[in-house]
Amino acid sequence: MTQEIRLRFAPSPTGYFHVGGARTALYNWLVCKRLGGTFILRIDDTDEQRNRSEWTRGIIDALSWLEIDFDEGPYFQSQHKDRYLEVANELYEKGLAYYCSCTREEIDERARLRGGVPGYDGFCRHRGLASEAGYALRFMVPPGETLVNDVVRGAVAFDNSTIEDFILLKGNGTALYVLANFVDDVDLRISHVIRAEEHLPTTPKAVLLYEALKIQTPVFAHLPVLVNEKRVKLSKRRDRVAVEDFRDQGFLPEAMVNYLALLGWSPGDDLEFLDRQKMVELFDLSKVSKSPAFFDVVKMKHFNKHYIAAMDSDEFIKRCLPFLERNSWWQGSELQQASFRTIAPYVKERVALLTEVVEMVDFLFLDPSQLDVERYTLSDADVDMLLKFLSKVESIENFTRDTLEESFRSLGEEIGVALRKLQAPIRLSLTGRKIGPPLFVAMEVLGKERSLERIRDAIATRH
RNA sequence: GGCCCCAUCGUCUAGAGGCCCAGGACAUCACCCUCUCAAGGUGGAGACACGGGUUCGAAUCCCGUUGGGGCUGCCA
Repeated sequence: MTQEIRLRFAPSPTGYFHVGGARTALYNWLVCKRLGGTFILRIDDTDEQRNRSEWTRGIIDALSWLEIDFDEGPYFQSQHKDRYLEVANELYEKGLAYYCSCTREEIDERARLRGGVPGYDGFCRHRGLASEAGYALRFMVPPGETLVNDVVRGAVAFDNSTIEDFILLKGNGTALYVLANFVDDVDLRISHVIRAEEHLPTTPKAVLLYEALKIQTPVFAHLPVLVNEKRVKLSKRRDRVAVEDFRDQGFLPEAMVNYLALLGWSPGDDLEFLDRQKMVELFDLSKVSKSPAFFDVVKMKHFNKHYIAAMDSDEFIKRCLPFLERNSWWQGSELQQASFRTIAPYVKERVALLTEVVEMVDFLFLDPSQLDVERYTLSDADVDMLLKFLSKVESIENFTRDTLEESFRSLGEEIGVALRKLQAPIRLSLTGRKIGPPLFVAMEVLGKERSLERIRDAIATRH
């Protein structure tokens, strides 16, 4: 019988969804698609104190935005409590687990007396305690060695004497993570467990459970953690790495997915830009890197810029709308949309983030008085040039980018000034900014009347 | 402290004993192109942590050291 391929992404909703989780989800998804398996979302919400439903919502939204779709779920661990109890009881009945009455304080105190080595000492192992309120159920770790076969790290051996008799059931009768995870992975027939490296130390505990109940272990793979600039594991509290924030900043999901795929994995052949299909085709868990990777927003921005520039204009316009709509000056009228449509192709290749679009086009929609004019003083020469430009352009019937450029070039020749020098004061008068889309396109979209008026205003109000 | 993992340019990585006095990408610097910006082009600087082995030959294998990281919770 061939083994069914079933993978799960099992986040715990204890905070906003961050890029590390997204990377783990993506790798699971890629392996799953590559192997033609079933992808499952499971919400590991056994810790009721710290879980909040809005976090679950956030995880699902972010996954959907990244187009990491699942075939089954979401399942919730909080709904499987009975099963955990059932398995815990089975372990107890078989003599593989025992009840323990020790408090944290007692354990620490004994550890201190022993010489400071922390951890549980097996105090209740042979006391034959029965189930009672407040008593925890502990797994009786057998002597020997436990091997974790990890696809990215190879065989990792743990001496069982270094694994304490871990808790299965808390004193309040609910399951702890190791048990809950094990039971669900078995019940959901999970074939591959792919998660971050921080889970590696608890994996032998899971393996012990599989062995105790004589169940075939899944394939394990532990991904290197994502770190910040200090090379410390990304933290929800310290680091601003919420997937949602990146979306709000104008990152494209395809750029983010592409970047994330390459954080810890390389397809070789100097390949960098990969679409989904290519990723699925080339992804190979055994080629995943073993060392921590720095999450570099600067590089992700580069990917984003590439994807924005490569998009066709209609798609670009569509994706910009939510960002334009954040501004009070955007009403989405026919005229506004037409203006934006004309300038969009030029904006598209100039921004790294969708949020940057706003400052590139706002001059088209803002009243001149609202333009946030950057500090710049027009010199006498500037004014002189502006006047000459005005007189040249006033007579233009056909006010287009081509005729404007022609006038501009001939003016440059006449007064012997480089075009780069000439454009600066004009741009500033029209847009209030020193940089922006090509000047003549901007003027064409702005129209003759508004363009000339803004230049005249600039001259009149110079200081 | 204990257990475990890791170690190539600032960053992400290619490299599975000779193809490597180490390749690509981001960032950075210079120049070219150019109506600004961006893009593009050309070029520069920039790494195999260290020490021992193994081998005719090591970034690649082994051991050690150092450094970094993860875990060490009745969190996940």
